[in-house]
Amino acid sequence: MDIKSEQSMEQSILETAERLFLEKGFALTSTTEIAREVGCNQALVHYYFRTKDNLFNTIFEQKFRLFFQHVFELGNLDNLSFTDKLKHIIESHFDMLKANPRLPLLIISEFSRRPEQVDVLKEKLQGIPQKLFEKLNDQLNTEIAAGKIRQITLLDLLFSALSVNISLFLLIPIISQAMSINEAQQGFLIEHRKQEHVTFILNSLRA
Amino acid sequence: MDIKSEQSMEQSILETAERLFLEKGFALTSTTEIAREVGCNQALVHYYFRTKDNLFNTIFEQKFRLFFQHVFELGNLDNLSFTDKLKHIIESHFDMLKANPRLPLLIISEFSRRPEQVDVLKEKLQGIPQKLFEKLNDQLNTEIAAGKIRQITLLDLLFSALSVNISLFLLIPIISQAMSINEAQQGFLIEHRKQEHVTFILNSLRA
DNA sequence: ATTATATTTAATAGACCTATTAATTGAATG
DNA sequence: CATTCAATTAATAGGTCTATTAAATATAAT
Repeated sequence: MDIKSEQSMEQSILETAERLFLEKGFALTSTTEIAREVGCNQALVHYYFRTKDNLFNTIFEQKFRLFFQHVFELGNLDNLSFTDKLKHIIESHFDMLKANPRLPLLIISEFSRRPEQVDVLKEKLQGIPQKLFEKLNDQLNTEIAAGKIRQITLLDLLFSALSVNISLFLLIPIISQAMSINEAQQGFLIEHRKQEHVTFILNSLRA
Repeated sequence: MDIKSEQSMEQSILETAERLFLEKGFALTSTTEIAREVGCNQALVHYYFRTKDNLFNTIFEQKFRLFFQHVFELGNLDNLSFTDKLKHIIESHFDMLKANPRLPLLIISEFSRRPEQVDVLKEKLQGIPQKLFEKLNDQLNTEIAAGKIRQITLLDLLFSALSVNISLFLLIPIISQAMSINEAQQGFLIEHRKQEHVTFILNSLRA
């Protein structure tokens, strides 16, 4: 509402909309409110994005990428052991969620509201994970064959790992409120859980 | 909309409202729609519950109980080992979610919308978990002291256990859509994950 | 300076929503 | 049968929301 004169109105609208959609979800955020927070006329929101749906989809697509692709875009950690790679995946996924704590709820709520949206995004995301996934899968199977890791599929493993991460950030608002803990304590809790998640997953893999 | 003549209108409204709130959330469900589905006048919804908030809270409070108390209402499994109790908790929590798959999203969304609501319910739920929790806690510490289970707090353990359960049901709509799996396959996936969750948690506890 | 183009605003149509009020129907009771 | 109370409906006030339209303003280009 202040330094916004620097950037374009379109950009301001986008950023404010993103913040509000993440805070309150699609249904409870109105284009009227977005405009009010930006400090512009409500019609301007529709001038740039025509419909509220358009605006939301623009933001959502990018957020969706962030949410799902992250796991598979782990640079080249080629020389790491499977266990170290897994540790890295869990931690970097955790850090991404820590930086975007409201992301899981937005993704899950939106897909619950419009399941058909999954298909649209499935296409756009195709062809990326395949190779990295297979590589990781081979490495896991080698470890299993060597008796170092218990019998488990990569999908099951990743699902469990990412589940605990996601649930933490979904439940933290409730937990914090219920336990009346302050900002700082919440920070400690989060860091503690990060360690715990790694320990937890790695420990569960032992043959 | 048919056999409803048997039960009272008030009950019909409550049940329909529950279904719609679970399907679409608070914001996207209108008293108009509830009345339409029940087959009564919209004013009747307000006649019995005065406000939409009242109606929602009535339902929500009961659902909240279901969601949180379950863990602590495990009858008397006194003679079971800690591991067996834990297995029972995970499985019975899982079964509750399987019977109420949309519950987690409702709870989490609602607390995100109105954080102050946590306090209201915190009071109402007080005094129940304490004893069972402490008993379980003692048992865990005994196991740890005996070197049978790694160092971990009961809270951390329960949080991890319930996290994977919750995430599964939150993510299943997305997964099913993305992987284009049918009803039956989804059933298999759920049962498979139930086993996996137990294995997973118990395995992660080994010293 | 003028014209074209892009940005922004004011105004409003049209839909829907919550909540209330007053009137109507129905059932039970004296 | 008349009366009373509960259940139900019709009607509507008052609000907000999305989206559009036409007018106003700013920006740039000739």
